[in-house]
Amino acid sequence: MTFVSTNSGLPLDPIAEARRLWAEHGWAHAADGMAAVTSLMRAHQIALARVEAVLKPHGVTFARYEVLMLLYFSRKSSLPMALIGERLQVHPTSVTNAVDRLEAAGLVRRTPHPADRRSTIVELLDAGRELAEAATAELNTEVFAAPWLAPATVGSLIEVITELRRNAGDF
Amino acid sequence: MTFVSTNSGLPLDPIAEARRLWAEHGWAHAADGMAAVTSLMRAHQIALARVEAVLKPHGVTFARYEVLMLLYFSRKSSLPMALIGERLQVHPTSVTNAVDRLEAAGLVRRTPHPADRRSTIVELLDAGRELAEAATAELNTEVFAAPWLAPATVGSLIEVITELRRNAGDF
DNA sequence: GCTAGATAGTAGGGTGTCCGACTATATGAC
DNA sequence: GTCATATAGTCGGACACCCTACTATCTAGC
Repeated sequence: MTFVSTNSGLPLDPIAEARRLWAEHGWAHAADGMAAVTSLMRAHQIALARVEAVLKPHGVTFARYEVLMLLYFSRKSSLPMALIGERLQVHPTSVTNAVDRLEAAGLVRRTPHPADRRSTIVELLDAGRELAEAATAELNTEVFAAPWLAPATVGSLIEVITELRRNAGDF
Repeated sequence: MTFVSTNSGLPLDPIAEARRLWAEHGWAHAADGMAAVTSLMRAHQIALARVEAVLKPHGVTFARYEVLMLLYFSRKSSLPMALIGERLQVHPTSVTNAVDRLEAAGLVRRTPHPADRRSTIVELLDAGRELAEAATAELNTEVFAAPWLAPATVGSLIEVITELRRNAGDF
């Protein structure tokens, strides 16, 4: 919802403009909500692009990096597919997709579950562990250590979204 | 980056857990940044799912709805493809894709630009205008008027992300 | 004028997400 | 014990996004 209607050459904030138009059309009660949702969409786009740019040379995407880190932090460097999907809050098919590619790249390995033959265990391989560490080091210095916000503001963002997630029934 | 390592049955916040693990691994300086980025990813996922659910019965996705609203607010209910991509901050091919589907659904129409033969004007049709109004009405009441946050918090979220976007060179 | 470079739009390819459907396996009710 | 139900994972399809490459057209410098 980022649109501007003026023709001035000034660099307006498209979201603030959309918010103004919303109010003008009699939707003032929903203008802030629209602006908040649109802001989230754009912030996500910005953050993801930044992260993906750092990960690209390592040969993984953010989705696959998340799987690697989940395994990296797990006790035995291995987890069932279902648990991965649950933790990362994505659809089972998304896990299948990510693990397919990680396995093809030699970063993880599928293993049958010893007790439950329906289940598949994903195991982090050495190459995957090394990639996870290298990618994290670069991600930390290039993105996470210096977001686009002052330290206090970062905390504020985390707090607000934590409230949002809680109210949405996320945890 | 939403992963939990404990085995307690308590419903922990996965992002808070990831943040703790980050700090434990000597990455304390980047823990907040990681949590902020991960929070944005998840908030985006939640908000988008909510919006798409409302739009689905109207037969459009959020991406196409944004195009419709952009045209809806434009002076002559029509804009060049390039301008749409610029305002919505998406790649030109994404605009082609969205307009293809909107045109197939009879909601917009492509028209040659009178002066610049490279350019294509997208024009909002009556059906598109009606759909935009109906979808917006429902979106306003179902999502935007009642986000998952208290009114003051919504304002706070918008402010923080505005700062983020400005620092990222977004406007 | 005419050519080199910029701009508009599209096609093809890759990736991620979801949904619905399907197979295989496990579990619980009777 | 046996059968209905639930769960784990995968496949195919739809949609969004981006990138690279390509054509068509415009614009500016000489």
